[in-house]
Amino acid sequence: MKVAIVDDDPLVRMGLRAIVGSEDGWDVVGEAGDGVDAVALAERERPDIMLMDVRMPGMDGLTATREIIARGIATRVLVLTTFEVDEYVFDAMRSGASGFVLKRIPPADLIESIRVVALGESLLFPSSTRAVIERFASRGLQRLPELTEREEDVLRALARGRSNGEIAADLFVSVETVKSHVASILMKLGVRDRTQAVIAAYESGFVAPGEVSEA
Amino acid sequence: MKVAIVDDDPLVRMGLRAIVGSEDGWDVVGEAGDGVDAVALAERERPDIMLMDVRMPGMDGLTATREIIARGIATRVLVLTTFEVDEYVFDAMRSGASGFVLKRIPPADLIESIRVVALGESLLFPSSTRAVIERFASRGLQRLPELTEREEDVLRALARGRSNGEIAADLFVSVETVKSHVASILMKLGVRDRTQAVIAAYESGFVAPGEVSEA
DNA sequence: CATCGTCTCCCCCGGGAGGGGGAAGGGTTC
DNA sequence: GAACCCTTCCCCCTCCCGGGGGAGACGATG
Repeated sequence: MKVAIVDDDPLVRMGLRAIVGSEDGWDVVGEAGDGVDAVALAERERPDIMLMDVRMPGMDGLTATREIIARGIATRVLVLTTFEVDEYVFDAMRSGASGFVLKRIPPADLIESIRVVALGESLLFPSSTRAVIERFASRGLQRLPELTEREEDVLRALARGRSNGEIAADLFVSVETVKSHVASILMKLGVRDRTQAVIAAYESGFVAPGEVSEA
Repeated sequence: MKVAIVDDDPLVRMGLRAIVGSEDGWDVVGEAGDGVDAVALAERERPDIMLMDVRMPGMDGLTATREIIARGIATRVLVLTTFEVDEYVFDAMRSGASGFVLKRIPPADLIESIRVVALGESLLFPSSTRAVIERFASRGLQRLPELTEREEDVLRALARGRSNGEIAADLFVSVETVKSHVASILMKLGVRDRTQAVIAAYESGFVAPGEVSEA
């Protein structure tokens, strides 16, 4: 298995090389000290996995990850950072990384993490997982007021960008009915217009990105 | 440490009890076979951690988890299921569970998972982590068209539910300017109205739930 | 049986939103 | 300097949206 190491600190690179090199069948195919070099390295060597630092001079690791993914390179990226900044985690996930661990991870666990990621699975450091779950769960905290069944139907339709007329057609009722439902939704949610209602729907977790049914 | 076991299958409960009981200082304080009993058990015994099955007769495990969290019980819930259904994972995260693992996890890893969750951290099964990351990353895939800096400002304002007039005041420009920006945003995104633009902003990851600045 | 809430439908009305067009100044690029 | 884009502003117009009011039918709840 071909492993690439990206970190601006030569000492860290040496340490990682020592850990990775100790495994049978694992081969460090290159090192890079910044994002630009990392992309070039991935392009040239096509490693199976790349250990990627976040904070680096010039192009950072997350931008480099995005670039590698965008170029269609099959290298899987395991982000390895010193700092436990939640935003790093979310950005890393969005950038297409397959894992996120802190450098203070024990070497044995790092080996295991690399193995998991190389198998096509993904993995997050436990405290990062907590942050991710909390972001998911936090939406439930600012709960929506109690809506009737019909109102929920209408709100779901609103969250799909439907107009009153379209919702009426969808639900086989008149536009006036839809308007009255919308009015009570706006009142219950304490918002001004349908746009704010949709925002409330997203923020409360009533609808979540990615679960929109295009139908 | 007090551990509670919830599963509708007595055999599974016995197996879990055997695994948990083998650890020094861990004590199984109760078992439940459905969600209602699980909530009562949590209320009564206040265990440190509860191993929770999803599919059970009557109240399911995720509903029970939501109920336990809603009652302010400090028990941390580790969801344990046979089926790798992605929706289970997202629902579990939303319900407030601290972890999600499959029953086919090796006993040693389960012990370790319980330990991690008991420490206040969280944890997901590797393939579930992949599903979560993919949902995060998928937003980046359906990227928004290139917007100008000003248009991004306006779209952010739209995603906060601001009207044209409010946006004009925010950005110190006239309403007409805002309208022309909104018009070009709608055209670029290929949507009909501001509501659909906000939906596109959420679905593309341009804005994410929880990062709304109320300012 | 009376009451309440939900769902359905209707009227009028004002204002914001969106579509169409145009135009000026400033910046970059060639 | 010409072409182009971005940003800013203006006009006209249409129409959907949202606010106000009201009302009948149905089921549940008391």
